[in-house]
Amino acid sequence: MPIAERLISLSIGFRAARQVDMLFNEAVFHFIQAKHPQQWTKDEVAVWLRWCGEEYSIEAVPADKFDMNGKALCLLKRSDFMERVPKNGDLLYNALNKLVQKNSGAYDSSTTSGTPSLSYQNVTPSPSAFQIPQQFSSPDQTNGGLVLLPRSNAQTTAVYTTKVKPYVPILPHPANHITKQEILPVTTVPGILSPAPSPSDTGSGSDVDSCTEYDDRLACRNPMQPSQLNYMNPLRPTMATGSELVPFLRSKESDCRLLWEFIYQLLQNPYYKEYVCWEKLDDFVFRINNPTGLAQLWGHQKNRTNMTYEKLSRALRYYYRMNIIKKVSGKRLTYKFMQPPANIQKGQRGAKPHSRSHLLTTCKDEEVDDYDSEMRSDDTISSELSQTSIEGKPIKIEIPDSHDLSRRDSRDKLTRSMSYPGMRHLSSACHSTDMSDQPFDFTMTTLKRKEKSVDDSVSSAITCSQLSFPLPMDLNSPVSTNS
DNA sequence: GACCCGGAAGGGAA
DNA sequence: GTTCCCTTCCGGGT
Repeated sequence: MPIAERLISLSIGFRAARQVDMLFNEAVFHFIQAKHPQQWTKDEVAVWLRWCGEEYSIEAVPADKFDMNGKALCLLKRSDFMERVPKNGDLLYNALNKLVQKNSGAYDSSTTSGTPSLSYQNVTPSPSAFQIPQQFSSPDQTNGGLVLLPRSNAQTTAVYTTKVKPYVPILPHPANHITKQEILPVTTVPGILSPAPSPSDTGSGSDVDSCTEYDDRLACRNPMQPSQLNYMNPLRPTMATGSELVPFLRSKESDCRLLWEFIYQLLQNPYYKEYVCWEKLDDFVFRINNPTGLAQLWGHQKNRTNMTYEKLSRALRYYYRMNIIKKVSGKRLTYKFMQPPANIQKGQRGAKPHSRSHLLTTCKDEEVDDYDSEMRSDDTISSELSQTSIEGKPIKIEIPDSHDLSRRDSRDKLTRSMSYPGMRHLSSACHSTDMSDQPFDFTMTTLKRKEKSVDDSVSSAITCSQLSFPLPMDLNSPVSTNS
């Protein structure tokens, strides 16, 4: 039995269970992407129609309306689709068009709104084509959906929004902070959802149109209610107020606490392509189109009204060392996820500026490399290293009067500023046995060093920005600082 | 001037 | 109390 028929019969049996139905859709989804539409058989056309029905939650399309193979299907014009399926012909046409463009390897965004030539080129589809990042997908999430964004020519473009944990940025009333120039310009058409922003309206003048992979990959899913769209798109105006913006709700789901996650969420929503868009989705390369606007979105998300691109980019730079995001050299405002965002582990965090920066001040290069390898091994010290522990051994250090250790900030500063070769975190490696008395007692609690550097380490100095004192050979001996 | 870089110090939340 | 993830500031570079 051909795979298409098998899938159809499977789907009939599966329909009882929504969960399984979703699996079916996924299976068909992958099946469809593997072939150019012009290569589809009649059955495969039927499968695609069925898939569209499921994915976009549209009325089932009678199979006899498209009783043809893929080649014939690709010859149909938009009007033909509209004639056959007045209600959803436009959507089907767009969906097919995108598949054709993707498989042809020559996507021209202008065809989205025009009459595309569904020409077939014999190219092998990219393996990652139509693979939607799955990081935030969950079977019970249903609040994504099809967003119909009227373009300037009043035609519609289907935009994928489901399977992605809905990003609900926290944005204040438009009167605050975001200037109109930086916000997506809007012209509201009663009864129609908010328009996609025109690239020409962007303050940066960036070529947003080139962000075509975005729409291309993020194909249509389930319809979404206007209220949901309002929820999803913080810059979407209300119907009645024209260019005014809706104040946005705080939501339990707006927990984009991490910058990379926030950016990734924006990338999932074509509504934000004025701000950030995929440059090359296959390689997770993205481009910031409106640095100021993006910074302000991020600022609103974090309740930091003074956020700037300068600061945001500093945060991005902390991702470099953790191999989460890197700059695409030579291309301004262009960065790259170094791995699929879905693969970024919880433990793989973006910034360890204190621990690392202080190691850099006192460690040799090789020790820094070791540090990196340790950090990459999920905060455990690599087992391949021969280690010596001086865990539990107290070090008495006399702290000068200038350091008021009864103050927490002073202790923090001291702890943070201290560094020791081969040690990952002094702040975690030491704790005070008594904060109030001097001399100040640090007890090494987790300090482990590599065997080969024991001697060096013992004779090394513990340093901090204000202090410099030798680590005693006898770890129990008090050490006076001379700063 | 805009963007980019990384050090340094500190804030805030979990 | 500790740790993480930035935020803020800075000097310098392209």
